[in-house]
Amino acid sequence: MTIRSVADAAGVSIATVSRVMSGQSVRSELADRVRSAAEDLGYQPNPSAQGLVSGLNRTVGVVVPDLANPYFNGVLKALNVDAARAGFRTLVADSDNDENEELEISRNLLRYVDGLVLVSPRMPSESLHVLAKESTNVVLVNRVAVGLGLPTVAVDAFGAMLELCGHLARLGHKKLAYLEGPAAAWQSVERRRAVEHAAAFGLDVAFVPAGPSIQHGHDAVDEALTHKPTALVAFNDLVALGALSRLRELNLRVPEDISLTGTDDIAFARFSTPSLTTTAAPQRRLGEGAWGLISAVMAGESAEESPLLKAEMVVRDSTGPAAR
Amino acid sequence: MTIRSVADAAGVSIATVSRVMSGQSVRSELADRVRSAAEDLGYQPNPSAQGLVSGLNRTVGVVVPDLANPYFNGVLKALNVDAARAGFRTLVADSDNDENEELEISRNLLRYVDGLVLVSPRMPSESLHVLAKESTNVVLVNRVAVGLGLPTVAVDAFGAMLELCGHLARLGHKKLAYLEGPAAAWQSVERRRAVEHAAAFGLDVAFVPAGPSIQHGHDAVDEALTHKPTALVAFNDLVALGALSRLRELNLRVPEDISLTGTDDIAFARFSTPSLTTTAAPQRRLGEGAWGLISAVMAGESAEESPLLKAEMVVRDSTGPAAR
DNA sequence: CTGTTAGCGCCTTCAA
DNA sequence: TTGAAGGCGCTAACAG
Repeated sequence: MTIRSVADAAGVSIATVSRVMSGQSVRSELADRVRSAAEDLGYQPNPSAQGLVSGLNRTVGVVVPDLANPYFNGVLKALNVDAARAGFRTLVADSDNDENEELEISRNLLRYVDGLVLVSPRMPSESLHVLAKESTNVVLVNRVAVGLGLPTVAVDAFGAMLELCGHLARLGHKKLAYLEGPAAAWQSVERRRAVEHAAAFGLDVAFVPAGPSIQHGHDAVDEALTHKPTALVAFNDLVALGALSRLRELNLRVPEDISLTGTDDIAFARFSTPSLTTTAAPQRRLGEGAWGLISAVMAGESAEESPLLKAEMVVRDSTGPAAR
Repeated sequence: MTIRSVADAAGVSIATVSRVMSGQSVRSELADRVRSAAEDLGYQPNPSAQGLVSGLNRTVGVVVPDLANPYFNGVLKALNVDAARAGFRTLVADSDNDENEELEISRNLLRYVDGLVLVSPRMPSESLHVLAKESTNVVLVNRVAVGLGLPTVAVDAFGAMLELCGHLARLGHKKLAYLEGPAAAWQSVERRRAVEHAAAFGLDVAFVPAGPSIQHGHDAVDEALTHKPTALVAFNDLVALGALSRLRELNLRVPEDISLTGTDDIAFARFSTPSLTTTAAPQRRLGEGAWGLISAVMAGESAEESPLLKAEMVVRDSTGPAAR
């Protein structure tokens, strides 16, 4: 089913078929003949051929640390919608939280796509620099990297975490334990920084290494409790949910015995028991913003650095007055 | 960075470069020259050109109803691993639980890929038939469609649900409410059938329409409770988790006041409060099985229909003796 | 407005 | 074992 067969069936040249398919002006009578021939034969242009001659694949690559994290999923879905509207597909790669694989994955992806969106990349700046040199069509989501000139859309992770700490402070909490995320994640750094700043408001914080997943949250609780906190602040909702299950195993009531916060506001956060106090990162706007940036740079326009998106705090049932 | 530049740099013909890249026999001295030239220039073959000439893209398409469902994610990850090992990429499309979009999405995907894996497709059999005619390289996961000859790997949804019902019966439950999934899903049909069969063992079952997601589970509880069940049987873990949150809102204790089951054993099931009694669908084996089938048909071999995979029941804390 | 033609980068006969 | 040459399907000049 090639352009040749359609051309023959319609009695025109292949150039005319090509024009019809790409919506260029063709005498309507011919155009109709071509369209019906294409319809009959079920013709669809070969993307490889189109890609070869045009140098474009109408595809953007997306790298995420973990597809199973509903948060990344939300960003991805929003990005997908906008990309599809513009006739672009997305090729998604999951780095499995492996910061050492990210560069390799990204470079490989770059062979097949016209642009690359890195969501919460953990790779070192030097790696980002390598990518930036290999292609100008690279944008960042939730990673602010200075000096590389990469267009970026990100949420104000620092501000969100600070707000959460303020909320806890107002509830009378004085001693927190922070369940830290992966050290290589920008959001992790920002959130940690915010928690450190909270000390200025009289909060005493213990830092406990955890990680990005449910299991990590679950496993970090015991160490966190050795610091006798009245509230647990988790790197994200997944970690918080894992912590919640461990607290339950220990017969600790949330929030009566101990308060708990997450961040991201994934769907599960609203449905856990108790429901989770968290901050609602605007997944949709991140996804839309990412598409806006990548489509701009692919079009050769200069994408502006957008300001940080604000994450609204959502107070639910997992936080309460400090136990004494 | 074309094959031409490498050939010139190495002082050989492009045919030789091509042979080296594809591992054909070339005098080792030349091969070394080519490899180092390719290395220096950072040459990577253009996939569009390769695809055009070979007719293959080394890519398989995967259609899932909802990428945010951790269950599909698990299947996908396993499939990805095996595909990557064989040098294939996956192009994933999310049908957003829209059974009417699935055919269109699949046909479109088929343009770009060498094979198509449909995970839990909801589209009608006629649509599957259309796809089967357009390409022989289509396989099914968790959808048994008779008479189409499509290679299939699926979990024994019927048996798993029956086992769950037996578990509840042994706990003394007599009156269940089943929170149904999407009518178009094969697993939904199978599970419903199992629940109906459970009636033969003295279980009285009320069928309540729900859907596939957390929100659906949450919203279906009130109607389910009008039937005064002692146990809620959910279409899947997501629905069960949603139901759990609603039960909590109603101050009903699980399992003291009412028991609850899911299916799939997604990660959250272990970490909910209470942890969820469910059946562990072998995501990894489904994914690996799907790759086995699709790689076989792509190679022109005839893929055998594999027998149904068994899902092990996992009894946790959400089920207990029937309240009276 | 339409057809002819020259490649896009690569693989693969076919000769040497 | 190697090189020359044709062609995969399509788009984009360039003529007409």
